[in-house]
Amino acid sequence: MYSIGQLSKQTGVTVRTLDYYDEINLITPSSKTSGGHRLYDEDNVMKLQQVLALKYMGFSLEQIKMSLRDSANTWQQSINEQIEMVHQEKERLNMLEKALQGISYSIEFEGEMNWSIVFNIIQLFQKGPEHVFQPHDEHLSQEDIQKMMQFNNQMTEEDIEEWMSSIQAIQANIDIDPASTKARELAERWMTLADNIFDHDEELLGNMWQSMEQKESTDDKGIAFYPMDQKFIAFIKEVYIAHHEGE
Amino acid sequence: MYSIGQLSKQTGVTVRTLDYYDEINLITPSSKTSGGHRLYDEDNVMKLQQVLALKYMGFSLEQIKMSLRDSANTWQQSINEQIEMVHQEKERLNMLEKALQGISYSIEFEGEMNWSIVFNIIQLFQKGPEHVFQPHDEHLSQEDIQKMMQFNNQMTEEDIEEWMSSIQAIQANIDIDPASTKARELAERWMTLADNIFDHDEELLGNMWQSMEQKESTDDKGIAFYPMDQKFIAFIKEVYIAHHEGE
DNA sequence: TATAAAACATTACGTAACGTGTGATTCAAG
DNA sequence: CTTGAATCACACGTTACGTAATGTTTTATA
Repeated sequence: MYSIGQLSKQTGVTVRTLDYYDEINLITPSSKTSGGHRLYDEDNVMKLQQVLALKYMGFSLEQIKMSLRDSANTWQQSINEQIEMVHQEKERLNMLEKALQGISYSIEFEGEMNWSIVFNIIQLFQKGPEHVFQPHDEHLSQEDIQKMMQFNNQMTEEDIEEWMSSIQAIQANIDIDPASTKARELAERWMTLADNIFDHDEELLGNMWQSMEQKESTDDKGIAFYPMDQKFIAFIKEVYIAHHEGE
Repeated sequence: MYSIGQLSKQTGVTVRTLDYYDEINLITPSSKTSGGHRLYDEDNVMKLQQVLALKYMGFSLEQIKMSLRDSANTWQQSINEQIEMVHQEKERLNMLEKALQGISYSIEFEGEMNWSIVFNIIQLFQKGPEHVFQPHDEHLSQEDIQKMMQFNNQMTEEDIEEWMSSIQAIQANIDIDPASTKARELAERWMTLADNIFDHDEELLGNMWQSMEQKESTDDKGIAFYPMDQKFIAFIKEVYIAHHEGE
């Protein structure tokens, strides 16, 4: 028989927690002293371990109480439901992490918090790209957007970093002569990356490019393809023209 | 100027939430009617959007309040800290998911919740294998355990399922003649899998096997290598001997 | 303009899982 | 039997609101 303090020391659980578990009838001490002090036996200790295990698994105390009361409880199902929940939460965190990464990069580029970009990134990861791109875009089919999503999800953090780095390099040199060698190198690096990211799907790339060109001229700020703005696209085009004509 | 209800409809935020944000001085309406009704202007709307964005990113309202008050706030750092937190939480969930998977499999095998196994699995994923294996094991070096951890982490869910399935098949036939063809097939499947999982590291496999043999004879229930118990190991050994002698 | 209906303000209690006290009581040791 | 430590019950605080309950203001209709 242990006092509440001894049990606390033995298991690392605070006295207050044990107090609380008694209060909600989760773990009630098997007996008490004449003065009202709680006494826990081995069964109580076992049950506490079980509670701690289930708590670690992510169950609420209410669920734990019911599960342990029901001897006919179907653990298999409960556990599998928990796995599903964990899976979903992991998905959410993956989205969130990507959104935060994007926001971090955007701050790096702009030097400050650009809220309209932040809103856009969050929308992108909250509702998926279809809501951001879809409205009235005749160049991108549902299928194209599906593909984009897939490729986008497959991008590793390194891919994103390289992609952003390439764009940043161009933004830093946006005013150099499009006919120069450096301009060609920058544009080529960007195009190669785009080609790799979209797995050499020329059709999809073509559709995206057309969509981008149009978006830039009509849309508010063309943020959907952040951080490539109108100037950026114009630059790429000029480089292409300059070096195409030069040959 | 919007009333609280109009703002609520426009943004999807409940009136009660706006009420609360006013209460904690997070978003205070720019003016009020003579009767005391709140009136929000465009700046308020903007700030609300910012609050919602930051909330999505996982900041507390208290943090948001301070960040938005401080004009000299360093967003870059805050965001990166948040990324780090998300990363850690993801790690935790990965561990948890694996533990839950293990527990789910264990229920499948045993037909019921075996608590000592559950405790063991949780310990394994909470503190890492070194705490479960290390105590007085002269067969496994620190290095071996490092390797085991690495291989263990590399296992996909499919790997685990196949591994478990192989073990289950043996458990179901634990009493058949070790010299039979079926016994050889079962043992061979298991050995091939083990070989693949540990990337043909014969030395590590040998050390593990020795450790297992000894553990089974001394330890409480040989749970560390669950779900392979003493009988299981004996079976594999007998099959090996039977077919080695037979050749 | 009178009145009904809708919107709004304010107050307050509830949530989950305890942390952090407080004063009163009980236990173990001398 | 007297300390001092352990333990008791009680109660408030935490987050970000949901959910009433009740009274007041605004708006729409007659």
